[in-house]
Amino acid sequence: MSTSCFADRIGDLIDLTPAERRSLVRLEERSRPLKRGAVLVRENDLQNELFILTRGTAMSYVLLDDGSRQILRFLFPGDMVGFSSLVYQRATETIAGVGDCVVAPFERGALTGIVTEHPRLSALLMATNQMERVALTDRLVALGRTSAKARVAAILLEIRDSRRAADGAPEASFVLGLTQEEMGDAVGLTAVHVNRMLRQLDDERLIARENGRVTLLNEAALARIANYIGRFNGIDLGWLPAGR
Amino acid sequence: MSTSCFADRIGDLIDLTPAERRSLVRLEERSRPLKRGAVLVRENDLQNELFILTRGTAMSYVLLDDGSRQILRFLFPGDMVGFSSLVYQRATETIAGVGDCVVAPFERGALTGIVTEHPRLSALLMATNQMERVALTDRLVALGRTSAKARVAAILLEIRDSRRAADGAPEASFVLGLTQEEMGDAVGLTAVHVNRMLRQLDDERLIARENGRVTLLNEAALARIANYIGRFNGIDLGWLPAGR
DNA sequence: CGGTAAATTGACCTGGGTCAATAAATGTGG
DNA sequence: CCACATTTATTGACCCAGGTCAATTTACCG
Repeated sequence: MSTSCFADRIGDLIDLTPAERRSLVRLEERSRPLKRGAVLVRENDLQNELFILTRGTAMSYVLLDDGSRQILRFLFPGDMVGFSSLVYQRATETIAGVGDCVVAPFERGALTGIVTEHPRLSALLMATNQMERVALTDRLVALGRTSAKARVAAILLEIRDSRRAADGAPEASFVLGLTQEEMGDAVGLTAVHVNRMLRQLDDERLIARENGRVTLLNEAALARIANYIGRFNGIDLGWLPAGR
Repeated sequence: MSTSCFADRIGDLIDLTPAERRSLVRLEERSRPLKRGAVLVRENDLQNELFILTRGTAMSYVLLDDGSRQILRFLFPGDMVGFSSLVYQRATETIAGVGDCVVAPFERGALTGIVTEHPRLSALLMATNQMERVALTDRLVALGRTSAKARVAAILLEIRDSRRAADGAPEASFVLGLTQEEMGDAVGLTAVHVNRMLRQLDDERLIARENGRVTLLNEAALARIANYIGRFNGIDLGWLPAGR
């Protein structure tokens, strides 16, 4: 079966040529399972493999000397993983499964071919890099300058967005798929305090919870609290060269 | 005069071909002054220009509704600025001068040519994007999981690194060029608390201060406190295609 | 059905924020 | 070069958001 999760992801933004699509499909030829909690890449390991996550949710994180963990990002199907090995010999972050996942590994060298033969794809890779960078800066702002309540609201909206249905419509009700400890490690809080903030949002009827499923009862209010900025609108890839 | 600050920056990593160098020089043909405090790009403005900072120090930041500011990064000569406009119509962050600066503006479309004609340069752009991304994640870790003292130590080391002499040797003594408020806005603290942490580092003889000049008296201890990771070593661009 | 991971909650503590006053540095016009 | 105005730096007093610790409870799993 010749599919590409990455292509599916960016399919909304651009019409790929058959040759481009073939190149992308080739990146996902191989596949490797990654169990919940299992580590795919360990920080500081030598590494020249990249991955595309094809199924499940994963995360990247850093561990500090005192044992605390900062989760850098959550990874969803179609996400590129381990791109820092384009620059650094050793992994800058650990990659692990949040739930059971499947990843498609490929060699760094595979990008050489793509960059050489498909200028538009390299432009597209730059574009997706920028989207990731902006997601990181959004979180940096949250950690640096917003309250615990805002950060918890923000991560709920972030997870909600990652669960957009195939038709692109976000669902107000979804399975979190994260423990409260993971949420805390992502937004710089303790699990205990995440729990208190969830309770508060619950008490205020902004969300409802039942067994790991969350329903956003008042998205407008949550968005306001969270300083939420939808990054789905206003995308413009007008500078891309023609596809080959 | 045909120079490229960007080329100078990456010159250590790679030998550019004459054609590659010409393409990069062309990006910096124009130049525009940017005074201390002046805004080059305002968040949310329509924007399809990119820049390379050629002189001085600038910064990018986001303002929140309550008036607080999160500085996302400091920019130094050779840094690319405003790349999020490769994806978003409206600027995702404000760019302003920290001191007096000079920037070289160029059109988004200029990248189309580079990507098409110089695969190795597009690969190099991806690589520099990754370096910036890693710098962002390092700061994310600092904000999410380290103490005020650690963050202040970290920003001192960051500024120190940005001041590396032409020969690549970092100097222990340098001019900060930032107010304590700017430092705080970068690492998620108030100016008051930045001051207290500087005093503490001073009292512990880890640094010395005189009129905006800082001397790192014990870099090893500072690095330990700051959870510092030097990102200058271990760089490997072995996957890059041949230059044209 | 026992056993472990995850969620909850209360009691208490502290790192960093807030507010306010002062001093030092820097800049400006004349 | 001076007098004044504006930032910036510094410090103290006090407060609170979020951390820590510990005890239960609930959910999940073979």
